Amino acid sequence: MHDVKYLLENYDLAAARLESRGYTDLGWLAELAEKRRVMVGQRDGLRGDQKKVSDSFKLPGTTPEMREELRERSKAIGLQIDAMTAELEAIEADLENRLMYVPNLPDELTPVGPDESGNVVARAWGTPRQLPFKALEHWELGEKLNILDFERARKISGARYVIYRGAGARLERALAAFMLDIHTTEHGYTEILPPFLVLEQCMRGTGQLPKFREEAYVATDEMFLIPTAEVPVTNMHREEILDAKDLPLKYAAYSACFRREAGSYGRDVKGMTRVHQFQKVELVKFTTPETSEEEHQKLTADAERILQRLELPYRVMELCSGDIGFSAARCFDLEVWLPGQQAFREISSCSNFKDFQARRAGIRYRPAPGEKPRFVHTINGSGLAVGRTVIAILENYQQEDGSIVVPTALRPYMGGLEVIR
RNA sequence: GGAGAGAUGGCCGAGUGGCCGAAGGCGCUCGCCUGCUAAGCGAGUGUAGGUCAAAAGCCUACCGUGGGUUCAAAUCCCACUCUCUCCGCCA
Repeated sequence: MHDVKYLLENYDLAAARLESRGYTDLGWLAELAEKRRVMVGQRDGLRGDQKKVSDSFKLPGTTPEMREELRERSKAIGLQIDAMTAELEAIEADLENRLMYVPNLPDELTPVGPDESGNVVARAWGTPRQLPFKALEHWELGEKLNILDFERARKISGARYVIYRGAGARLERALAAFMLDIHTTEHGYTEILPPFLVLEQCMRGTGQLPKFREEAYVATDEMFLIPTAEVPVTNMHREEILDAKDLPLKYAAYSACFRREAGSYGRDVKGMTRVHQFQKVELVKFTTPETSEEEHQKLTADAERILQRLELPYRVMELCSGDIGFSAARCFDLEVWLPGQQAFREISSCSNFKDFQARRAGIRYRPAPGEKPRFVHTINGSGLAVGRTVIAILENYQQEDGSIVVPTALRPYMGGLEVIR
């Protein structure tokens, strides 16, 4: 959510930034905000009047007749206040509602571009493997080895699910443990295992709602299945005032993620590139505004380290204004090389939300004792999406006979297994 | 699921209709004192909105949430949520 004052005081700049990401309609803001401002003043004035009348009851020498008159006057004022409050509440609800649909301002560092085509390669690591035989795609490998079962997953849950079996399940578990171990012991993150069902206000806090309701699974009791651990972990500190000396807070959370993938019919239908449930290790940081840029870079590097340890070639894409997510101000995608698909595919998305989520979720910090609280900056990124890492390993480490060499770094987590066959 | 107790500021805790944005304590900040440390003394210390060029000041709201009663609600009434204790059930 935005600071209305900031938007109004920097209107031209803000409108231009929003336009660079496709949001062109901000005309309603000034009028609504002004209407609200005037009405708040009037309402508060009336309340003040009513308080003065009430105070008169206590004055010595107030006769019963005078009391009766005071009562009448106070009631009359009360009626005016009620009418005004109803109108004001409608205006505030309207303002709030519209504001919730305004995406974040792209950062000044974010390249301007219309869509995906405007993204720029920030850097690359490793050499995309070209195998000396016909490389298979992950679903072919998975089914051949009987470690991924799409057929039975369809039977029990429908399209876009997967069952991991045997060494496949072990590989997924090993990767999650491997990632968490590196982030907690080498990168200084605190491990979190959050609830996978959250209240609606959490989804609003991180920006999934109200705009992207059709993307979310809703359980009974108005609970939402989390689309990413970003939601519960960011909201852990909702409505809190953090201590400056505790910042940056760094969390690494493993969770299942649930996505309806509405509107992606026909895309990535084969295999498990795009499924309704996948597992992910998510990195989340709470920082001061001064350090968020640096912490964002570091978080991205922390995610990259996993790919490097697994010796998986990748490139880092800096997303342009037309392609960054609703809540993000700046975003780097990590794209891993897949020899089977002969393409780079997203395996992590690392975003700096600045104070956009913090404002929605009420997450602040006190810079120093006695000073006013300020909104923190939130940053998060996948470190990494586990399922897609399985895909990358299958495709990159496949051998001509269809077996899979286990990356060296992962072998301790696989009970010493060197080859999946 | 049943019975009972509770929810007040960064924390603890008082407050049963107006004198309460809220006693007292802790913590924190500044100052004094003390040749170190500790103790002691004094002052200050919630959030948001509005007003103002800005600050000071002033106004308004906020005592779990939402309604209600009343001229007036932290305080009375109703509903809900959450927490704690005991019982039941359960991984």
